[in-house]
Order: sequence, then structure tokens, then C-alpha cells
Amino acid sequence: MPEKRRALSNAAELERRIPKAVIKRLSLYSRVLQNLEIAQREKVSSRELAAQLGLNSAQVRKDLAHFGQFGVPGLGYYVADLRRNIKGILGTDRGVRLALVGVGNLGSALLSYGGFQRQGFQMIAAFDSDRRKVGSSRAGVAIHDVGDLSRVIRVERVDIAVLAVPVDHAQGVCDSLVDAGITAILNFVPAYLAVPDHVKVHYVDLSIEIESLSYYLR
Amino acid sequence: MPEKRRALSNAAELERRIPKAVIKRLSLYSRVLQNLEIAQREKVSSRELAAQLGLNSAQVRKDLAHFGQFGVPGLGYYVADLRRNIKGILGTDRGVRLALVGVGNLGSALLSYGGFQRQGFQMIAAFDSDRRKVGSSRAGVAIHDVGDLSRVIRVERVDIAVLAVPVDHAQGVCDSLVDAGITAILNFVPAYLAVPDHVKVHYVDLSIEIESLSYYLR
DNA sequence: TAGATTGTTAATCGATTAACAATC
DNA sequence: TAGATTGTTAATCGATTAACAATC
Repeated sequence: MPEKRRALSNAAELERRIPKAVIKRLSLYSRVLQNLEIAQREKVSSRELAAQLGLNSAQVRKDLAHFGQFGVPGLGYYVADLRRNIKGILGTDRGVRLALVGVGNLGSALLSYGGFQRQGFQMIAAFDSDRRKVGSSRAGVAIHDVGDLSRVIRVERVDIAVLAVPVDHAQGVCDSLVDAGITAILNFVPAYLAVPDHVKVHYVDLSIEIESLSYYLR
Repeated sequence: MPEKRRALSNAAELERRIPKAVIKRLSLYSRVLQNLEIAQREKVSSRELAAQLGLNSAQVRKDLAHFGQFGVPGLGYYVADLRRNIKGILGTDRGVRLALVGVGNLGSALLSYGGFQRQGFQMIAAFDSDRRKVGSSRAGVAIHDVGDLSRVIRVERVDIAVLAVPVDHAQGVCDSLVDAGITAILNFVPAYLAVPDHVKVHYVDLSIEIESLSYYLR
């Protein structure tokens, strides 16, 4: 007779148990730790970490405790050590490979923005359907025909797709991405994407952010 | 002897009682309703609304019930009517006025993006400290000197500031915005902003989104 | 050692979902 | 009327915070 509950054996199972909000904060911690490291700080307490992010110190300790014991009672956390651990947990220590789909207004902006490269992510390829763009490059990234999506994504071993196509093409392109084996999508298109369970979509939606801010205007 | 609890008398008090997540979804409903209206649909059920956004129908009904009774049992919601109501609640029916601070890579992109204007928001002014940019305009928006921040923001009655300055200027500029009377900030800078209680900040942080996606790669 | 801060448990708070009587 | 769908209550689920013994 099998035990009622298997041990946490693999990443997929472990994921389910870590709240999404914790993962988001993990990258915030990582950034603060980077700054502390630059400032040559050796140690930091959960209290200070929390203060720098407007959080509660118990929350910081609890978040980290999900993944192990990183701190020293009475002392705090060693900055460099904790940072390395968090990068390992997030998987950002192994050069995550990105591709952009849709080199329009917003897409171009994202390419020239450069904020991605800076954090150790690599923008490997871009895709568009416009004949005039295909074959050229923007900010050092080659623009391919969307027809080659599947092939290029496999060959270049792309981890995450950044979606910035016109709204009426979003679901179709999304389906192609999933077919090509993509499991993580950063979606800038103001549309809900239906995807299988194993695919993770994060939404960045500028007008939704503005609209909900409007509500709070006195 | 005063009653233990005053009635919900003003917006500030009402706000506290409406969960933030509900407000975010309200703008999502608004967008779906816009599409339904374009498609000439007269009515829609909470079930369909939910399906189009990957939500639960009970959640849709409960969200809307926070603000009144908009539906008809057995029938659903009238598309145009519900949309009008939601826009009223969000306050997006009265031309929200925006200003951009920081016309660098990302800032320029946001100006030419145009996604804001399209949804009925008005980009009124931009600010930068670079002499070469000040006095010119981008995408039809005049670029002012940050020194004139306070004056222009008051004169132009700006509702929401969009922040896209270099990270080490973020808190300083944020303080100026608050001094100028701004109560809502959309922050693209990867930094936590300390603000008084009456000011609402929304964060859009691209590298945090990518980092947390990385975690979910198999 | 005395002081500080962790990791963890219990208490609180908030948000989501299921279920169903009321209503059209 | 019969069928459908709302608004709302109760149950569940998940996330945050307070408190403190254990530890350096």
C-alpha cells in the first residue's frame, strides 16, 4: 500500500507548495542583496531586508525558510551567500535565454531597453511577420520570420518567450510557442492566453495598471 | 455616544474595504466588455466573463456585488450597461491625465507605444533633466525640465505620474512628485519607493517578472 | 555572558470557491 | 411555467503577522 503522500521528490511537486508571491519576492531580495554586495556589506538582518522593500521581517524569514536555513541566529544573513543561494533557487545563475515575438512599437522598445541583458538574461532572437523587418536586426538581435518560430526556438534552446504581437494574433502565436516547447511566456499583449497546465504565463499590462491606479485617485 | 462604526461615507473609507485584487479585475472586465460591445453582444453571463479571463464565475459575481446589483437573475448582465458602470467606478470615464518623468530608453518607448492614449488616458507632459531633450517633443508630448516638475504638474492638473528615471534618482524624483501633489505613481524603476500613506504606487518590473518566470522552467 | 536575531508555530487576516435560495 | 443565472452565505484555501524558544 503506497503512503498517502509522497515526499517532495521533484521540482514540479515542490513548486506547487511554494506560494507564487514568495517567488516574486525572492527576486526582490536578490536585487537588494546585489546592492548590498556592491556596498560591501557582509551581513544583513531580515529586519533591514524587509525595511528596504516595505515588507514585514517575519515574512522575509518565512519566505527564505521555505528553501532551507540560510541565516545565523543573532547575526542575520551573509549577503553574498544568501544572494548566491537565491540565484540558484530562481535558476538565474545559468543564463536564461529569451526570445521576443513581435517587433512593433513595444517590441522594439523592449529590445533597445536593455534591462534584460543587464540582469544576466540573454535575448537570443526576435520574430516578426513583416517582410521588411525580417533579416535585419535591432539592438544586436536578429529578426526572424515567424514562420521559423518553431525551428529557431528549438535550435537556440529558448527558455522564455516575450510576447508583444498585435492583440488579435496573440492566442495563435501563443499556441505556436507552446507547440515549439515553450513553457514560460511573458505576455505584454492585453489579452488572456489559454495555455496547457504545464505552461506558465506572466502578464504585464500597462493599461490595466493605469486603470486600477485611477480608482485610487481621491 | 457615537456608533461603533460609521457608515461608509466617503471614497477613502470605501477603498479600504475593496480588496486590491478586485480593482485589478475590474479593469479586466472592462476590457472584455469593450470587446463584447464591439461584437454587438447585448448580454453576458458571469460564466462567460469568467471563462474569457480564466477566472471563476462566483468570483466575477462577488467582485461586481461589491459595488451594487448590476445583473438580472436568469439573464446575466447587460454588456453596455455593466461596462458604463465599471468605467464609472474606476473613474476612467473622465479622461485621466498622465505625465512621464524620465525620457530615456524606456520612457521614449512608453511615449511612442501609444497604448495609453488608446484607452482614453491622456499623456499631458514629459520631463527630463537632459538639456538636449528639454524643449523638444516626442510622439507629440512636450519635454519639460524636471526643475519645472511641480509647476507643470499643478498647472496641467496631472493625475498620475509614470516614473522611468535612472534608479539612483527614483526616490528623489518620487519625493518631488509627492510634494507636487501627485497621489498615484506608476513606477517602472526597479526600486522600492517610500511614500506617505495617501500615495499609491504600482510597480511594473520587467526583470522581476523574468526572474520569477525562470523559477518555473522545468 | 548579554544582546540580537533566527526559524517556526499559532493567530490573524484576506481572498477564492461552492452551494443554493431568490429572481427573472 | 421551466430553465437559467444572479446575489449572497458558508466553507475552504492561502498568505501575512505576531510571538517566542532556540541559537549564535
